[in-house]
Amino acid sequence: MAVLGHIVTEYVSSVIPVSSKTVAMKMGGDVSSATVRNIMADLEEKGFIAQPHTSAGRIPTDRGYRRYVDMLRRNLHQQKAEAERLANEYHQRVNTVKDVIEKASYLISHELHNAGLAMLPAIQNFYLKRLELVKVRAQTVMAVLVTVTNAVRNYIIELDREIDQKELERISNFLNSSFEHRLMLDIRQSLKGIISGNREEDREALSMADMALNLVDGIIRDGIENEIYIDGLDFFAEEPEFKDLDTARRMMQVFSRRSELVDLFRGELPDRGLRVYIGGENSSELLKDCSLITCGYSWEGKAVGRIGVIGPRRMDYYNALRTVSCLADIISGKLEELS
Amino acid sequence: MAVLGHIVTEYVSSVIPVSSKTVAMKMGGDVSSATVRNIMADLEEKGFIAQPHTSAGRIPTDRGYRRYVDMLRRNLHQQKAEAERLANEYHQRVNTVKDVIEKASYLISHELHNAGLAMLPAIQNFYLKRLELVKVRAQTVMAVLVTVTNAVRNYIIELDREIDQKELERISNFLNSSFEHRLMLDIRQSLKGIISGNREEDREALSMADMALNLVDGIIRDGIENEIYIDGLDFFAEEPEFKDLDTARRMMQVFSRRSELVDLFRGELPDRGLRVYIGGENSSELLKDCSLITCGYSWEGKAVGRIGVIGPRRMDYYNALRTVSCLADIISGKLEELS
DNA sequence: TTTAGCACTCAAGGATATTGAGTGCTAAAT
DNA sequence: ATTTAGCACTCAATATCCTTGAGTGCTAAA
Repeated sequence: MAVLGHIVTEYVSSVIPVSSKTVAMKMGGDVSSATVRNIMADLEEKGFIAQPHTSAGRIPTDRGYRRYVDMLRRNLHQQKAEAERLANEYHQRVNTVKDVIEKASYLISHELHNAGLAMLPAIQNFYLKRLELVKVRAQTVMAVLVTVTNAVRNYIIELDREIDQKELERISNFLNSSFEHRLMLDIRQSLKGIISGNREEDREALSMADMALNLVDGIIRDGIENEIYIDGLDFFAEEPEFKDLDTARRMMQVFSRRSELVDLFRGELPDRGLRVYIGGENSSELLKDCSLITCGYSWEGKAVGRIGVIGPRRMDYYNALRTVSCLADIISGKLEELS
Repeated sequence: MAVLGHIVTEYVSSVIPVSSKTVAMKMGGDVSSATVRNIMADLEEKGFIAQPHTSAGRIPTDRGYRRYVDMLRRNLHQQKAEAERLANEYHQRVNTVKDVIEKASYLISHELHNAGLAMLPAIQNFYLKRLELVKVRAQTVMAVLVTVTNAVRNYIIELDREIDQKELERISNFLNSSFEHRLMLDIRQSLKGIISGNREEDREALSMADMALNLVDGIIRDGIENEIYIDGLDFFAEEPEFKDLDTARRMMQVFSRRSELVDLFRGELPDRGLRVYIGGENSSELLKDCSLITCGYSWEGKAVGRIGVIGPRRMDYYNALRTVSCLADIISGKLEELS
């Protein structure tokens, strides 16, 4: 399997199909190119590498990269020096959660020379300190939410019926008194419990809980927009695969549709782990020439958001895995500090 | 000058250098290609058109486009049908200033098949309703600002000395009582007036005004980030000039550096007029292959923000000018409605 | 002043030849 | 049973040359 490793690393750095001779050289000269050719034929049969054309060297397939990454992860350990260097980047002004996350996307992209992504902690994972509800129009409510860490965010919610300010005040009083210091997600669950547990005995309370649930859902819905930071798009322009017009077009589309990127992250939200998607393994057709590496970060012990990197399939996985996972740890630490 | 017009429109739609024969055809057959050639030689000498190579047709230069656009603007009048169609797009849910502006960038890009830009009203132009100041750390203050139109925004301000919550409350009381319903920009001016007019007679008031000015400046500074919406990047990928790698690279960089785009708009903020920058006329080197068309919109009678479109130099200026200026009017109207 | 006519230019596209990196297979060596 | 040297074979990439035709500039006649 050492051969596969050499093929991957060599191809990643040189971007030309690698020949049996090159591999033999890299192995230290104790095997001949003919031997390597035999091994290569074997690897090709198993689907780990492929030839662009008959008289060319080999390039790794998705499966090949996958095997390589799996091998890599087994002996991937943080390097202290590296971790410290990254952590140091944070010693300048980072005062808000937004700062921490925005900087993360910047660091990822500049460390790895690819597109860096970082999502804000999902609203469901905030602890409620105080909620104000203001009617701004017949069926429209503005919610101002203060979290226990004093982050303030406001949301616009569309309702399906008119509501008056009095009613809104009753609801916000109810929510503030019943659910202070509770997780938004828990609040939502509790409200659902109240609604399903209530057997018409108290119509007043039922109606209130119902509307409260509507509002909480609205907040969560509105919160999912614009919660992702992207940096380093321009690195793509430097990559040789950008020469292929079709690929270039697809790349532009990927980054033009933020909502799809957000979905990508949301799908695996409750997870803290490091994930790798190589080429065709990605759920989106647009990403079939890319690899995506993501890792969750935590806050108050819970996985609340994710960061990651998108690059060409031909990517320095070793550095990418290390940097992303390491940065996720750093972010988690920073967020605790901010609390 | 009709010849120049034909060269521009033809080149814009076909993307191939236009020949004397083609122009003669477009003129209705009442001139021969040889005559056109003479005129062309003239136009070339004056720098309005150029030849890619000896045996090719002509393409417009920056100066040529400029002349064309100037001619165009003289007889550019809104078409009612067009204006109504655009206005109708707004009949769906637009409840916040943010919605209006975000939708504008979307509409521009989809109408013109190029990148649409729209900036939020600049914070300096907000009317203050209420301001809360909260200390979040030794030298860090969070400001929650409510405008007379009930938009809520919050800002993080770094100070150069420590401050306590008591002092912050005195300042916010002072600002709220003295400057309710005043423009942020005016407030800033007034504070400056107080500071310079005060001759040591009241050190207490001076110190307070000084800190208040710091805070207001901080709000304005923090507010300039993330105030621009961009849509339709992917249209670029379809343009033929994207085939040129260097151009493609530059495009990616343009859109990767939001801050530069923001600067572009901020530079001409107090202006309500329609502006056109063609190729090299742009201040940024990166935009030398692009044209930028912007127009300011107003709120409470003041120019508070701008929208615009970025496309290849070879752009449908007629439609672009009409759509952008028309949309600026519509936005201005919508904002009044929201007040 | 306009136009027909003609020689001239040059990018683009096609056809053909050359090159060389890399392979697969076979037969000898270990 | 592996490993390796040797050799014929393949094919993308590059270079070279040729052809074509769109378009021009200039001149001389209308």
